[in-house]
Amino acid sequence: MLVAQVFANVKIKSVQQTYTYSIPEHLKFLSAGWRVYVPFGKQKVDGFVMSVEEVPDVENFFDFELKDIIDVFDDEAWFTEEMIKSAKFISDFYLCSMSEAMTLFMPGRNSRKIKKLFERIIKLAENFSEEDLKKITSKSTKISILMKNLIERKEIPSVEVSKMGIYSPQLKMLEELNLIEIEQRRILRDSYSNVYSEQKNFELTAEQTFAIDSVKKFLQEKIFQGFLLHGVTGSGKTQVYIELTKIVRRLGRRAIILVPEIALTGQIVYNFKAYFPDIAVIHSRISIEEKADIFHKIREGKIGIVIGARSALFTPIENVGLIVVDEEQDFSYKQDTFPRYHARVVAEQFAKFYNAAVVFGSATPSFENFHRAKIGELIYLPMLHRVFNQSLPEVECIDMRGELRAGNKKVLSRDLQNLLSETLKNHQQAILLLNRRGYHTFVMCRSCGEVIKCPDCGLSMTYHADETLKCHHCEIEKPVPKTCPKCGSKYIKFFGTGTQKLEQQLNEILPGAKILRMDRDTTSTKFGHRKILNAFGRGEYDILFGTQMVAKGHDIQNVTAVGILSADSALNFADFRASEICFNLITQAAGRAGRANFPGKVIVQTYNTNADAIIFGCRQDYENFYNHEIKNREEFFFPPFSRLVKILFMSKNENEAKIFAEEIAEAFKISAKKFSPARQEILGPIPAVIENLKGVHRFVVLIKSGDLNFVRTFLLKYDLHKMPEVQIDFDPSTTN
DNA sequence: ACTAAAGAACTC
DNA sequence: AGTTCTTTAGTG
Repeated sequence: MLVAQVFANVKIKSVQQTYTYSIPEHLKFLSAGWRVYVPFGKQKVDGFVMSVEEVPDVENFFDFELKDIIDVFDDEAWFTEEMIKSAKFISDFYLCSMSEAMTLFMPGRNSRKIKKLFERIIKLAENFSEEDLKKITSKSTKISILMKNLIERKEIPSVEVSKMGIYSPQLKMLEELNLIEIEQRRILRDSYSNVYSEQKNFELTAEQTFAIDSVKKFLQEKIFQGFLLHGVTGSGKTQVYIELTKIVRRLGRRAIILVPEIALTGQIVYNFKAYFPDIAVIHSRISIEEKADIFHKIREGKIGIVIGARSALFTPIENVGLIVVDEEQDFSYKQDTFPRYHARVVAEQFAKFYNAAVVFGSATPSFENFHRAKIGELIYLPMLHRVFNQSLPEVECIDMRGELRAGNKKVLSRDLQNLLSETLKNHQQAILLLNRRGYHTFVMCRSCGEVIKCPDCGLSMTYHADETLKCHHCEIEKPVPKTCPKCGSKYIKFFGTGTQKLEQQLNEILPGAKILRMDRDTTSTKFGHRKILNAFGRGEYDILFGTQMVAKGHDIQNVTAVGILSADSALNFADFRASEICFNLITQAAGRAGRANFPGKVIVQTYNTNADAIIFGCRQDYENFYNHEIKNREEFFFPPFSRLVKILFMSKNENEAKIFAEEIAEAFKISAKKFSPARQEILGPIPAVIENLKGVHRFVVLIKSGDLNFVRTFLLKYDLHKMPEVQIDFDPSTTN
């Protein structure tokens, strides 16, 4: 008798083992990797076949009653061996169930049947009789036209044919006469099929050539190696990726190119299309149906390059020789819902499986990878000069306290106002970055100091120009209260400037300037982001302003001025990475200026002129910033000297969550002291930033570990990974 | 001794 | 998660 080991795809942390099902006669073809439909308790769920085996057909061979697999979802095994192996790694590393890990490799969360799209193609029959043709064309001019067309083009989509006024009955008749054949052909959707670009003529810089040659050796020998491509903005990293991809393709292998956010795929796809025809784009805004089509193409081996956000790692692609992680320092590579994987970690592991090269590219490398490059774990590829000998922009730091003293209460300093007028006068463009959307960033009662907070998560709410309060965390909307909910006073005041208020001020300061706002509120449509950047790129606007998305994913030649209005907002977060984030933001935004023939000018506004991140950021001096900041990391045993594991304990009962967290922390301390040769530290429990989410109390414990395997063993021993009230986060992007 | 409620175990 | 089996608490 044939039975299958199946993972039930249920979101239940405590169900982690496979279940045995009997395979009915009509599903005898099943093998590992198929998606199936199985009875599970009283419910019917989907599941993944892990293996198929023959067992003796005797009664009570199993000490439970077998159930039949009900049906299959696809017409082939969904998971390849590589996909299963990769999922196993994610499950082991992040302590999630196999079905959770495998779900990452599906176009949607459930294995529902996905509609395939077909078109009817009218084809000229091969050996039709001329006599019949004459007979029929003499009767109808419409058919005569169709047949003439067909003889010329061999095949025509039926949509076109119906436009000629010819429909099914006539077509059937023609088919019966053996003049035409009607074929159903699968349409493989591709939203990026209409992207065209051309190759540009230029010479590679010495730094680019060095980088390419260094990786080339490893590509040719097909051995795993990690690289850190440290390329300042404008140094031509993308061209390096393209050259490496060319090499990999020539070797008959494939490439995966990762970008941190969906919005950045456009630029890369555009650049790659000039060189490669067989590109697939994967990210979460691609429809499930299109994704299924893309997977189909990948399975057929028709795709050589997969480009996309982190989910582009989870396709059936085989024989990968190169994985590029562009802007590797970006925290968007960390998935913030379960399973909380880090695409940087997963990409590297996959590269190991494939014996591929993994190239981490960045202008401001993550401290983790820069450290690894220093100790030789990654090969360091510096590209510290811009192409065409462009100079880096000049950066000026403005003390906003001085502006206040001088009576300027505007968001824009006088110097920045002057720079903007100057830029506009020269018919050049400017970019302004203000890292807060909305109109006012918080609303407070003047009487008692109460700040209006989100009823669900307790974070302060933002006032928007449409006169509503919005929570930027859970997207809840509510009207502005007329009186303070705490003391009843009428003195409710608005504070802080967001992008909407900036818009108003820009209109006042620079009347007539064409300004364009870009933040989550203006880019919610599918290609909203691209549309805005394109319009700005075409010169239809003078100033582009908005949240950090204005600093990414474009290279607009006419931009000569950049203003960073909220340089220190990142510093206010109580996180060990605050300084690093602030530095990266300045460098990234500054890098948008002066990419063509004109030198750029950048103004950084701050209330913290003495902060290291601001000082080094304004000098655009990564190396020294790193050398300075790394001492703190070492002293406090933070990454790159440790790996972090954040554990969140939740309970409706405040004490319960806290006490359990305390018990676990205590047990960890004892266990680490006894059994771990590597350094292990544990902080907390402390209340989480969102202390209370919809009535559930939340406490956080942070482990700083010299050996993650020890932590994993500990967590497994206490079954913490199976508890629904506990969330474990490896390599978290924030510590609270 | 019985029943209802709470907790633990199980899902092939 | 949803259901069922097991243990415990409550009652007269």
